[in-house]
Amino acid sequence: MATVPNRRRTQVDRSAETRAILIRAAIELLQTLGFAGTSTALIAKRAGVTTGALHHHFATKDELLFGVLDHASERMRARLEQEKPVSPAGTLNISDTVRHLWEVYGNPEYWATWEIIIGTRSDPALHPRVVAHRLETMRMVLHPWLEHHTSEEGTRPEVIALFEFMLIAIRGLSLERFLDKDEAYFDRNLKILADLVGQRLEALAQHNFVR
Amino acid sequence: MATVPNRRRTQVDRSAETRAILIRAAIELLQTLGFAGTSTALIAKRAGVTTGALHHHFATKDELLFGVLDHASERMRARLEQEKPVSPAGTLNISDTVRHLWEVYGNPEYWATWEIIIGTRSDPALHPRVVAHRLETMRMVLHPWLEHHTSEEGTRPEVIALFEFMLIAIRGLSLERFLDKDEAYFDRNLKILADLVGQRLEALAQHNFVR
DNA sequence: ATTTACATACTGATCGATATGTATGTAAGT
DNA sequence: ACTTACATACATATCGATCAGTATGTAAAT
Repeated sequence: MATVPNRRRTQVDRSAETRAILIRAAIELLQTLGFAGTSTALIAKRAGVTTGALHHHFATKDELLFGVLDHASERMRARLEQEKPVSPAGTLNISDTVRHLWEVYGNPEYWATWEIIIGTRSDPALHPRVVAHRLETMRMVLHPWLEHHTSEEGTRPEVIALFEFMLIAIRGLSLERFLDKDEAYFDRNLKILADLVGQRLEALAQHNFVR
Repeated sequence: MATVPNRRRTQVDRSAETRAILIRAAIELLQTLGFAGTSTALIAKRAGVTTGALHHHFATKDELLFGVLDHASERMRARLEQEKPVSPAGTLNISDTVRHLWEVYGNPEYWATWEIIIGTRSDPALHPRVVAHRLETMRMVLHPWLEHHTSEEGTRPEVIALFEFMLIAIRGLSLERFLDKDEAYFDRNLKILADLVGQRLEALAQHNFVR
């Protein structure tokens, strides 16, 4: 019989694994049950540990929520970064970009973040910290990506604004998930978004050329 | 001293008033504290009655929530309807339309509806009923308005789709309220939306004319 | 190489607070 | 008189969190 590898885990490994399992369980519950339905008891149960273990790693539920925010932030960064600029230099394929942003920000997993933002807004102590975390993530993750992907166009502020608008629209679209819309509905509206922005980018480029 | 008018209210009046007060209190709490923070005790306290009175008018909390949905639906209908088509016949002022839709759907009061949609999604019995209520409202309130306001353009399905997209974008924008954005931020993105849609409508009209 | 001493990981019971909902009594209207 | 509208008091469940105790890993002492 083969010896079981790593039968004896180090303490840091045990900690890291359990924390990761708890965070994953919290994200899944936030995604499926929402903020109100995500109790510490359910999180612990889904993670396969007890509430005692949960509170050993995260003194308060709030701390666990920030663990979720950190995790989501890192995931977002990784997913955004993995996009290869497949299009020829200077030619921004807006349809692919919309699709990619939809996969990142329209993903149900990402919604856990908004569940926390919205769900904690009644907490005068917690909400400012959540908002600050959000801003920091945008500054460290999204803005660099934005600047990188609009540099070909000259980093015009209008283009940046257009990208931000795309994110807003995509987030609005993701809300429709809660109304059990089918895939065709999402495809149709993503196409509209791509068309609108594409048309606008063309106009901007033309105007820039004429000037 | 002047006699207090209506010192003796009828039963139906008492009922109607208390129900209205309770619904208004629930909407305010859903708007400020969110679904998780809106308890029956708080609703009753804010309404100035006891939980006993609340449960007399609404046997369960769910019933009260549907009362909120009904109220919001009616409010939406009234606000949409009050818009006078100020523009000359055939000329749709897209900027005003965006502004008007923002006032209706971007209104914090309206968010209470989404708070219910999102907050109850964990409830297998309640959520389908909420979704059904939503669809009914859209069918009875929004669609007639949409058809009325796009008839001048020939009720092209593409225009309808564009309007639906506008609502999606506006909803996405309303989420940013939870991140304490300033008014300029909303104005800027509403302008982008209006520009994008306006440009698209022009293109559609032109194409229609050529054809 | 064992043993000893300690740190860390985790269990399970339990706390006070708060959630929704119910039972019963009282005041107001018909 | 009877019904409806509300208040008061309470039942029951679940929330986040604490805590005493146990299991496991780690490092120093022998």
